[in-house]
Amino acid sequence: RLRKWQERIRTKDAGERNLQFALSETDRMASALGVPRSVREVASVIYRRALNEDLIRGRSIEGVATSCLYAACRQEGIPRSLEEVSEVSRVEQKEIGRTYRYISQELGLRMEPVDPKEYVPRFCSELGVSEEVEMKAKEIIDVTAEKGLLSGKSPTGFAAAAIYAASLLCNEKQTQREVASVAQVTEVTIRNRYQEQIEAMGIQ
Amino acid sequence: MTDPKETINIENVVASTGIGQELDLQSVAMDLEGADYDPEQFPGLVYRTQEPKSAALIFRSGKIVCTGAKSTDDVHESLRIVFDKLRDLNIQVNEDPEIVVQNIVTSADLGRNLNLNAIAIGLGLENIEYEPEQFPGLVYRLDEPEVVALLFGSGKLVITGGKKPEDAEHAVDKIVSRLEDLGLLE
DNA sequence: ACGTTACTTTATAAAGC
DNA sequence: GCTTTAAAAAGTAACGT
Repeated sequence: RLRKWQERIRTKDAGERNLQFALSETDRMASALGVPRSVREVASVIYRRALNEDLIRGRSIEGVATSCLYAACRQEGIPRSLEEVSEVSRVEQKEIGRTYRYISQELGLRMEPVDPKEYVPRFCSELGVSEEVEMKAKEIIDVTAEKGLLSGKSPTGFAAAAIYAASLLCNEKQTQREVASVAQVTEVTIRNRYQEQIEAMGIQ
Repeated sequence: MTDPKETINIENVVASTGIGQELDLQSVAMDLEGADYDPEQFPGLVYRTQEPKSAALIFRSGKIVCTGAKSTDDVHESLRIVFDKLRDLNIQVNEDPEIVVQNIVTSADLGRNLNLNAIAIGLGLENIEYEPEQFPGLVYRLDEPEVVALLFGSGKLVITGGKKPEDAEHAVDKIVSRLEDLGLLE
C-alpha cells in the first residue's frame, strides 16, 4: 500500500518536473524567437492538451514543446518557419514537422495553411524597407494567390519573392541575396516565384 | 474533356510471397549474381530483375517482397524469374507460391489546376493534411476505397495504399465528384 | 545562370534491433 | 520507432560547371 502510494507520488513528481521542463523550454525558445507572451500561453495550452490526450508517449518532450510553439505562432498569425524554430530547439527540423502534423491531427487543431502575408511585416522590418514596399508586397501576394499561384508553394519563398518584386517596383531595391537571407530560402526560389508573380501581375 | 480515369497509370506494385523454405542468405548472396546482401544494414537480400524491372527482397524465412513492377502481371513475371533463379541454386521452391498484392501506386491527372487552399477548406481541414512548407501535395485519406491521395496544384495526383487497380479508379471518381460538388474543379 | 542529383510526402510487405 | 526497396507527384536545396 505504502509502495503504491510512493510510486504514485514519484510518478506525479516526475510528471510535474516534465511539465515544468516543457514550459521552461517553451519560454526559452519563445524568447529566442522574440514572440509575445500570448504566444507562449497558447503554446502551453496546446502542450497541456497534448499531455492530457497522452500524445507525448514515444516522443521527446522538447519535440512536442517545439511543435506546440510552432503551431501557436501560426495560430496567432505571427508564424515562424520550421527552420527558424529548429534553430532555437535542439530537435531537428524534420522531427518538429512530423510531431507538429501528428499533434495537429490528433488534437483537431484545424490549422489553416500559412498566409505568406503574415511573414511580410517581420521580413520587411528586418530588411528596413518602407511601409510602401510592405503594402505592395502584400498586394502582390493577394493578387497572385488569387490567380492560383500559391498552390504547393512554400509560404516563406512566396513572401520573399513578393517583397523582392515590391522593392523593385518601389525603387527601394533589395538584392535577392538580402531577401533570401531574411526569409531563409535560396535565391533560386526567389527568382522562380518572382518570375511567376510579375507575369501574373502583368508587369513588364 | 479527358476523363481523368483514362489518365490513370500504375507506377508501382508491391507484393509479397514465400517459397515455403528457409534460406541461407549468405550462400544465396555468393551464388546469385547481382545480389546485394548486408545483414548489418538490413535483414533482406536485394535482387533486381531487369525485364520486367523490379526489386525483390528475399528473407531468411523464405518470404519475398517484390516492388517496382508496373503491373500485377509484371509482379508475377518478376517473381517467376526470382523463383527460377533460386531453383537454379538447387533450392526447393513451391509450385505456385501465393502472391499477394499489398500496395499499388498510381498517378492520374484531373486536367485542371487546383487551388489547394480552397480544397483544404472545402474537404475540411480535419480531413486533410496540407503543409506546403513541408511538401507541395495535399494529403487526402479516403475511407472507401481505403487509399491515400496526394493532390497537386497542377491537377495531377498520386493514389497509393490500394490493393486492386479498381481502387484507384474508384478513388479518382470520388475525388472528382467531391471537388465538383464543392465547385472546386475548373 | 544553368544542370544534375537528392531530399521532402504517401502506402506496403519483409526480419531484426 | 528504425533499417531497405520501388514509383509518382512538385517544390526546394545543394552541388558543380
